[in-house]
Amino acid sequence: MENITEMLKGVLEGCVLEIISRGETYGYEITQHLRDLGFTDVVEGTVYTITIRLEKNNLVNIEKKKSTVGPPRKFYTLTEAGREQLDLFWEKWGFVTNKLEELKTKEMKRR
Amino acid sequence: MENITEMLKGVLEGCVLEIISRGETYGYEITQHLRDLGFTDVVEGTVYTITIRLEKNNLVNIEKKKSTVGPPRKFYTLTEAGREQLDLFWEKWGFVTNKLEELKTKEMKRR
DNA sequence: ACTGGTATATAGTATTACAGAGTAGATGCA
DNA sequence: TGCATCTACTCTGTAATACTATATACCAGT
Repeated sequence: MENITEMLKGVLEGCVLEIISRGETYGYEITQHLRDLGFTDVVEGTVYTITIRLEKNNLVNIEKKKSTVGPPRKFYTLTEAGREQLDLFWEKWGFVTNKLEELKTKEMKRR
Repeated sequence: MENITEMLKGVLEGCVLEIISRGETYGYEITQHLRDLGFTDVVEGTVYTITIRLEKNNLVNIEKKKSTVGPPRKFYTLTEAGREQLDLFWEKWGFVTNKLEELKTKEMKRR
């Protein structure tokens, strides 16, 4: 899908939180997951800025581990605040999708 | 709903297109519609920047009409390109919502 | 030594919604 | 007349975010 960049704003961070919540993972792997999901144009730099942001906001714990196939990986897990943020994300997402569905299907109130 | 600003990026423009597609309307009224929909924090300035953008991209036609209750209104209707853009918007939106739903509900492929 | 895959890091840019304020027309009321 | 109150468009600046492009580094196989 082309040019969904703007639509991903405020969404990608939630996706990353969700992916981390499924189990300890690291930046490069998160990127792969997102690409597998269908967001094929997401690049490592984007995910990196997101993980840095999560880190700054204390939404993730970090553990550095060696890899046998490359440089060391920074593994992330959610903090309690991260889990709350994730819940909040899905709540907001539900709200927005409801409203959009409503807009798409319902008659418009004429004023 | 609080702080959904970022999530609205790339979405609001589509909403405005959809609203215009339902019939000739103007900036102030579009703002009211969005607020009625539930996006209560949307302000006129935001809608203004969107309509200006639509105008620049030739997605809307403009007709100025006098009002009996205030200054003249700028009425918008979709151009052919605008209608195409709207279709594209819903297509993108469908794609993103599908992917998010998938992420939310499905098991994660472990690599 | 070279190449390719893995992996983190960073500077700069474009897009977009929002905050906040201004301008202006019409109406109603004191 | 003067003032407040809607209505309605306009404008400037700012913050947040994803992307581009690049750099750095580690390891394995040839």
